[in-house]
Amino acid sequence: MDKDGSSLDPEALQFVEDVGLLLERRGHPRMAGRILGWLLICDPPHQSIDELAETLDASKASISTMTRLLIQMDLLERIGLPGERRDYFRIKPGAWAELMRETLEEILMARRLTERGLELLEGKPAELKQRLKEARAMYAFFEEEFPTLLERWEREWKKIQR
Amino acid sequence: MDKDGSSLDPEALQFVEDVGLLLERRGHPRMAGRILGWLLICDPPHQSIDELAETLDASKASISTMTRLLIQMDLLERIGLPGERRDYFRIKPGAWAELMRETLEEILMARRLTERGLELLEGKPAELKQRLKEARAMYAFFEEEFPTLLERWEREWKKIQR
DNA sequence: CAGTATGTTCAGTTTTGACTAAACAAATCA
DNA sequence: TGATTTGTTTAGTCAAAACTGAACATACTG
Repeated sequence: MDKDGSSLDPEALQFVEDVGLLLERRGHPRMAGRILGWLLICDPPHQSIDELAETLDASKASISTMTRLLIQMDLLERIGLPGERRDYFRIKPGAWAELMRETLEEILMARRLTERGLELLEGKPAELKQRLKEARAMYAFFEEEFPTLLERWEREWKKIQR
Repeated sequence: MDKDGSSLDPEALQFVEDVGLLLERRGHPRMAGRILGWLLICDPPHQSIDELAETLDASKASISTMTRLLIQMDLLERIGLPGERRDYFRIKPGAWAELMRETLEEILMARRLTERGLELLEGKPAELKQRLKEARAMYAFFEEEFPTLLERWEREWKKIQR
């Protein structure tokens, strides 16, 4: 069934679409999310550009661009099969932690922004600074705690997997 | 200076713009972010629709729509001033934690998605399920830990503030 | 009550960027 | 070498949604 794009299980299609929406919400192209979604459930777990284009009903160009993006994001890896000429793609182990790291990036950005804001209010009464101080305190808190959490997860996962 | 939109400090303008970009990255309209940005640094900390429109060089319509959105997101509150006819807006205390809760929402969605994905692979060999199991494990982990972190922050903030 | 101030809604414009088709480049095969 | 397979790049199309101007609704003022 997986080999024939037209007979793709509607539940699977919905799943793919929803992963697309999730990635879109995070500011990435929906097609990137669709690729990720399909690579989560396809059999075999690696797919070529042409297979992806067929299954997802998208242009080769789009797939080529988006796989490159996903690889740069460390969510996918490109693999070669012996005897095969074309490239295959599959989900990279640890892709999920990578996606979480994006959130950490965001936190970092936000904290830096609050610093800049406070600089703008230099010399002003404490009352005016209150808003930004709360923001800065929170982002600083998460900037501190989030990496710890990520590390705990890494360790946890290694434990589970064994 | 704050009263005159045309003489807005370029550093402030840049700050406002960057908060706009941050919110946009999170899937919200940029103008919503600009409003938030300006309300972080303006003096006084509350501003009317017309003031916002002037300062941010935007239409009243846009400001009206976006403030409503921000209020619904629990980032802003609408306040009335005695004797004044028009509405004012200011940042709501705790707005930041609210923004973090969005991240939690995302984690929840993602975890549910992984469940759906695994249902699609029911009966398939464990090898194929591996990808999704990792994803599910991670999101479940964060779904568990994130609220704890948020609570710790709330408590921390109350302590600091005192 | 008429008139004014304020906020919202709606229809239309504009912009952004995702996506496509087609040309191109590179590598492999005969 | 020329032909074919595969992947990338580019120029252009298209669609979604942010944003605007103007009409509308509502509430206050005198």
